[in-house]
Parts: sequence; C-alpha cells; structure tokens
Amino acid sequence: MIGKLVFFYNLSQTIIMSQRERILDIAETSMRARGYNAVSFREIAGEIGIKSASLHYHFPKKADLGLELVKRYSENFRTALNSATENAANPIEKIEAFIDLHRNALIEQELLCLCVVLGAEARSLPEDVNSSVANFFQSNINWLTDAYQDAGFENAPSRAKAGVATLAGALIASDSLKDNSVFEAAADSVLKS
Amino acid sequence: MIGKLVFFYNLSQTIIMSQRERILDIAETSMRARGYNAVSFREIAGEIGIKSASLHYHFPKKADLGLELVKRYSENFRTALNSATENAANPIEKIEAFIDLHRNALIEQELLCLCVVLGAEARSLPEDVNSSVANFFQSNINWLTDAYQDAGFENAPSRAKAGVATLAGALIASDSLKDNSVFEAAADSVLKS
DNA sequence: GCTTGCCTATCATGTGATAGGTTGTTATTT
DNA sequence: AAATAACAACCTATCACATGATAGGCAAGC
Repeated sequence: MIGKLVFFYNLSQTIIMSQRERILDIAETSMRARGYNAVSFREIAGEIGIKSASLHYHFPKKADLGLELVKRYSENFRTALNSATENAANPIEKIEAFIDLHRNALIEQELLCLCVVLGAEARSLPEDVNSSVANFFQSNINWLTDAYQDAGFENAPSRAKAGVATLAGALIASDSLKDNSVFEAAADSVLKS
Repeated sequence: MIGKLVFFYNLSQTIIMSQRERILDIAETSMRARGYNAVSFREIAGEIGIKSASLHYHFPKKADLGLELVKRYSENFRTALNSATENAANPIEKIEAFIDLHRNALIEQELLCLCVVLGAEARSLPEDVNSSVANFFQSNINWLTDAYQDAGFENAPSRAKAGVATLAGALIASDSLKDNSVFEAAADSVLKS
C-alpha cells in the first residue's frame, strides 16, 4: 500500500495522502498538545497502526522528524496566511487574518502553535530544530512589521515584535486558564493603534 | 549532614539551606531551561551529588516535585513583586517592576518563567501541577488589573490579560531568537497607555 | 531487479519508582 | 552520664517499563 484514501472536506475530492504526511500530521498534533519530549516514536506509530521501527524508515532520527515538522508547519502557516490575506481590503484585515490563524489553532483545533511549544523547550531541542523555530518567529515578525507599516502604524518593527510575542503568550495563558477571553484581550491589543 | 552552608550575598549572613531547597533550586533551573519532561530525577540528583533514590525521599513522585516547584515559584514571584513595589512612587513604577521581574529572568538568569515553560507542556503535566500553573497566570492577571486600574488606564482587565500574555510570549520569542529587543518591544507595549 | 514500506527482533540506555539497609544526629529514658 | 529509641537523610540494589535506534527479512509494485 502506497497511500491511504483521505477525503478532504474542503476540496470535495479524494486525494492520496502519503504515509509520510500522515506521520507528520499525528506528530504535529501530539507535539502541539504535549511538547517535543513528551512524544515518542511508539506513540505516533501506534496511532497510525504501524510499528515504531517503520517510523525510522521515514525519519531516521527524532531530530529529523522534529525538523521536518517545524519546516512543514512554517510553510503551511505561510501558505494559510497568504491565502487568507490575498483578498484583504486593507492592511488591518491582513493583521486580523494573522490573528485569526492563531485563534483558529486555539479554539478550533484546541492546540497551541507548534513553534510556541517548541520554543518553550528550546534548550532541550536538537540545534537545527531550534533554529528553525527561531526562523518561524523572525519571519512572522518581518511579516507583521510590513503589515503594520502598510497600515501606517508608528514603530512598526517594535510593534510587530510585541505582537508576535503577545499572540504566542496568549495561546499559552489562554490554554492554561481554559479562558479564551485572555486570547481575545491579547488579540485586541495587537490590533490597537 | 543536615544542611549545607550557603552564603547569601544580599543578607551578609550565613544561613542553612536545606537539602530540600537545594533540590528545588536545581530542579527549577533545569525545568525553566528545558521543560518538565526533559528533566529527570537522576540528573537533578547527580548535580547535587546524591543518588536519585534519595530524591524520592524528599519528593516521592515527580508530580510532588513539580507541584512544589510551581508553588514555591509562585510564592517567590509574589514576594519579589511585593518587595519591588513597596517603594514605588506610582502605579506605573509598579508595572515597571512587574516587567523587571520578567526581564531579570530572561537577561540576568538567562531562564524563562517556570510557568510559561510548563504552560506550554500543559497537557503532558500532572493535573494538579497544571492547575497551579493556571493559578499563577490568574493571580498575575489580577495583580496587573489592579495596577492598571490604579494607573487610571481604561479596560484594565483586558489590558492585564494582554499584558501577562505579552510578557510570557516575549520570554519565549526573545529566548528563541536570542534577541532581547523582542522582549524590550514587548515591555514597551505593556507600559503603553 | 530495484525500490518502497513495512515487519520482527533486538539493543543499550534512561526512566520513575520501591524495598531495605546504614549512618549520624537528636530525644527520651534509665 | 550512659543506654536506647527515634528519626532524617542518605545508600545499594533492583524493578518494570519506555525510549530511540539498528539489523535484517519479506512482500508488493513499477
């Protein structure tokens, strides 16, 4: 068996999802829920229905899986961001879309941002995983800087740094307190001029 | 041997630090650097120079250690906050002191906030550890709400939620990027009216 | 026939945890 | 004062289990 039939509700078509993608999906969900060090090969494999040794065929080391996970997450995040902003009427709507991506993670998916979780475990991560996480934060800061600039906000770079930090922390605090109003308060502050 | 002589620079006196405190100190440093799941009894014991079995004498289960850690951290944080704000000339200085506690962790100690780290691992933590972490966030939000209120800021509760989130996320992003300007930008936004 | 994707079996190491013994100090009794 | 009980704080030894990882085999499909 090469691929498994997966029905993508929003595409209304049947596509082939590779086993590799399936592994990444499950690993991502697990790590976003419990962190890098709390997730094991056996657990991921078990959820798919294969043996942990088979996982090593796709990802020889855990660091390989972690690295690929962060890269894919960053790409998907950027893709979703582009797709959500291409019809934006103004820069403010773009920023709202940026916030929405975080809100969606917390409220719909009930998960944190992968890079926020891994960022908290930074010193126990393989080095290249770590720097990929840093890249995610930096590229988000850059993106948000541009958006603030376009919106005519003052101190766009500083505001963008604060904005990325605010959303990251809002996910953690909101999730810990099981109180989405924390996220909404944070979202407001990111939009405030 | 019951205690070890420890010189407290700011007290100019020699006190006895219990082994229990020493264990908590090392466990706190380790967990704030690498997270709950990356820290083992053997590692903590090794750093002190005892065996891991002896650790279980002081803290039977890892959850006991974790819980005690969060409680002690919360108390110490509150104590430091009170001590730093008792001479504050105005509410703004109080908020600055609140920010300074976070800045000190990141820049002087080169560590994150314990509860920020544990918050990111929430779903893999023992339940009572988890709710203690939530208590930390809530009491910080309450404290900051009062401070904003005293300072005459509008929407103090919402602002406080955003402020706590911002500082939490700033620690992670700043640490990951090894760029303290992220923290400073976040700190500015917390102070901004 | 080569590649892909899985399998079984195994490995060394790390993990939290327990049982039971040893030592030195402190408190109580004789 | 001496003997004894009690306790705190460690130890050794061991446990069952989880972990990441490797070697080698097997079947399907191009």
